[in-house]
Amino acid sequence: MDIPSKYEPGKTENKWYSYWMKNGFFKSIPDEREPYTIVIPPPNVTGVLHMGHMLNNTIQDVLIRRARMQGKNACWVPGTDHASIATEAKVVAKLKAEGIDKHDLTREAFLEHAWEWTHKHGGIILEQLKRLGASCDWDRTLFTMDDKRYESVIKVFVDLYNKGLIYRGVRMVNWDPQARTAVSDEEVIYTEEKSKLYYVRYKIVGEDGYVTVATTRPETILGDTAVCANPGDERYIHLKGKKVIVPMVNREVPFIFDSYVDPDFGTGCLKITPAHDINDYEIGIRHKLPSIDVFNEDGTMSSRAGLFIGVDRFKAKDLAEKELQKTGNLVKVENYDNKIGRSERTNSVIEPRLSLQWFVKMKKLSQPALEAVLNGEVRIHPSKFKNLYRHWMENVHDWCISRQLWWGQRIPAWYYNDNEFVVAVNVTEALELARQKTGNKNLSKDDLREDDDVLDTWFSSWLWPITSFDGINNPDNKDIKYYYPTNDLITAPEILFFWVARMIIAGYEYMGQKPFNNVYLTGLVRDQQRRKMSKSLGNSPDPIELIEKYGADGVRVGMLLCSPAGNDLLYEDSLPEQGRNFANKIWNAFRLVKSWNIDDTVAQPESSKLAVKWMEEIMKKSIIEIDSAFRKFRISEALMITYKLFWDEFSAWYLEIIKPEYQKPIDTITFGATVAIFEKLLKVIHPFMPFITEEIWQFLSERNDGDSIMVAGMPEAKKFNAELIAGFELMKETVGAVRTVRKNRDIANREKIQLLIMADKNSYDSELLPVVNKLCNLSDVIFISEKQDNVASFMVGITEYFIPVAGNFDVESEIAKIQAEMNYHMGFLANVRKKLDNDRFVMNAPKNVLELEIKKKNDAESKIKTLEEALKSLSGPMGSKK
RNA sequence: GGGUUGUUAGCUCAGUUGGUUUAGAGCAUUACCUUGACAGGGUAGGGGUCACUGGUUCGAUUCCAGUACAACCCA
Repeated sequence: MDIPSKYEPGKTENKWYSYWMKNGFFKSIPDEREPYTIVIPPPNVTGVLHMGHMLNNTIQDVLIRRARMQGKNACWVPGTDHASIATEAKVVAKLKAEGIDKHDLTREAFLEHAWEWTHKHGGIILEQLKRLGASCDWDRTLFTMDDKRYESVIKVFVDLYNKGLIYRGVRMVNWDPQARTAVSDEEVIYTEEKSKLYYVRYKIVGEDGYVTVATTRPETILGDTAVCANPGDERYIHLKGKKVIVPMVNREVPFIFDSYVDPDFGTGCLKITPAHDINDYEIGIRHKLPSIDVFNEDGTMSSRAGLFIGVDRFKAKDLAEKELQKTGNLVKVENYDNKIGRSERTNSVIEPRLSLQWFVKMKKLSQPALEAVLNGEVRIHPSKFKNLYRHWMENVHDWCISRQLWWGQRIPAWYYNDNEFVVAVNVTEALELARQKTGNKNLSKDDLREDDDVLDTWFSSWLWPITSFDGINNPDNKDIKYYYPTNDLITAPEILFFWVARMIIAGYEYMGQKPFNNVYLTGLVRDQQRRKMSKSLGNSPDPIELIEKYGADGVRVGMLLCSPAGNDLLYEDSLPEQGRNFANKIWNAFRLVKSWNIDDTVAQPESSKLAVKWMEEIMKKSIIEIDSAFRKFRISEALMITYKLFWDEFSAWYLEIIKPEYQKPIDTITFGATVAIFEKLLKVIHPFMPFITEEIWQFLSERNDGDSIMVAGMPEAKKFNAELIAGFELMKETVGAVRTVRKNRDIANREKIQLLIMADKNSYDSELLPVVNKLCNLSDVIFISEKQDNVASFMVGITEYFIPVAGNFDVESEIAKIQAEMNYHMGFLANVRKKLDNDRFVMNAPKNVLELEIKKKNDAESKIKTLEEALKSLSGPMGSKK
């Protein structure tokens, strides 16, 4: 045999992936079969594969391959999203490196650069998924910004607007002055940074005194419209109704009271700048204060500041400090650590800013989506996330959907003057509407100004299960009717709200039903220090290198084995290594089977016959367990059952039993049965390890071109014979005990030994003795009724076994062994007796529990009795004879 | 600060409505094995007061309360 002893994944993976593609096995078109559909969580179009994608897509591929083998019409739709902020930031950075400032370009020119970038980098990630073995229907590949998806998003915006569910409003947003855009809360990273706390005095109007205020941002003093203290703070109570003068700008503002102020912080006195702090903003609303925005959108001081106009905000802080010092209003400066928010994309300090944004009203819209999860119509796995979902949905905020960017779907609003606008799918319809609204028939396209902002990327992806089948533009098409609702969604818990919840909302709003039946939330991939894997930390391995090192199958197994649903996965190299080792185990089982010569004149040994029968039963049992694990989305458990079925039951037990003696042939019946069993096992393993199973399946039997394990039927669950399996377990125990005796007594495996069974031959179940015989290399089996001399003993169940060990007998160790075993049973018995001696237990416990306890007691007592006798005989005259 | 979820072997996790032979798995670990599929392997072991303190119960890893610690979400 010239099959290498180590499996080499590099030699098979590309070959089989091309074969599958060539034969169109990934393709799906609607037919009469039951559909099984997954839409991919679209990765960032210009991103590269990271460990999170590996885990996530492995799970999707496992589910889709399994469904396909179960005879369903499996459709996995791939695609990418345009990731407006991330992509725009990358394009801006690239242009900057070339000496081009985004703001010097027209919108059209910038978008050309963005598309160029997208075409150059887009799709790399999808190519990488192929290396993993992903069986997506590539002909369906989508992009959230392609024509159909763009059109759908615009239509939905217009529709929601017309339903009164979209409005424009003033909000405090996280402003990134470098990117000149609002960013969402989740794109702001807060870290502890060193800063300073400035104590500034404000003159009290009509008095000689001052009040002192502590602030970290003296440059925003220019926008102050009040000074505030806690209403219960007696130090300031006398200032009720007074006014104070804002330093530098000498503006008179009221002194107000609000319970928001913490009397213990700083001086207990707070300056209020409604335009630049969320809390101040809310206080401003409560006290009807004006708000003065002192910054421009690039972070420089605006003309409204009155001072330092055009100066950058950080420079302005220094200038303000000097100015305050000069005028004697700076009391002191302290070092101070506080949390500073920085933009995830540009790392510049986030500026809270009032701004006009577009919002979706969420309360009513989200109602059906909340109910769907609560009543189990949409199931979340693991269910612990259900509470979290409910909590979020019950406190849902309106969704800010506008972004001050160019890369994305442009908001379809046209202004015919500063604040009045119409919303329509295109400019022609907008013009029509504007003419109606104004009554001005002479209005032309040139009089309309299109909104500059684009929509949040999630506003495209929340429609993903619908737009994947073009269900917005073309609601009655064959695909959407067949594939929607999809079956399962696999994603990370961190986007449960931003994406999953919103998809459910959109599903009910636009399709009148849920987008998927199940949501499976994977864990986060972390390193051994529990840090999230990230590019900036450099703690993430390169997935493609891993595939090259361990094989795609090995990496897939590695990712799955240690990722129970919702739990984080602590990555280390030993995981794919374990997967690779498993592949090697399968490979070598194949080598063994392939190496046998078949001889039809050889009769099937009794032990092989028993092994085949047992293997078939244990497979049925495992398949039932695997099915059940999949139903509960316990995918790592399903894999573990499969792993043990192959490694322990098939390799360690079955193959060892049927293995012919060295260089002897195997009988036809056993060989045929073994190939059938092997093929069945390969099918069960295939969804987890597509490549190696295909490779072996192709060579195990004669195949035709176009045959493939990936479209072969998955073995179905059938009732199994539990008694037979239990009998085998007892047999395994016996074999194990014999092996222990061999090891302890230093008896070589080649040396044949006798097995003595203390039992009546007629009542002893000897069906499996041929198997024991084969595995233990016995010379003969003898039933006895009396204990023998110079024997090692062990018990299986309540039967006692002996092995003559003349010459190797060691009384002391035998005594110690029996003594240890006795201690265990005594302890156990004491426990059981405690229960049975308790009258209330006997009176209250259910009958079956009571019976079980009595049986435990009897078994333990009889074992102890046997052990006592053994001990007696050893320490008596016979034992000392040695 | 508010909320959610955890805490079981060295590590990662199971433990199915409280009783199933005084707690299971994988990995790691120990001893032995240069065997004829596989050392990326085989055989046999060791390892846990189920975070802590109370309570309910005949009986608690399992139910309840509190404490400690951790993670995540929201502000």
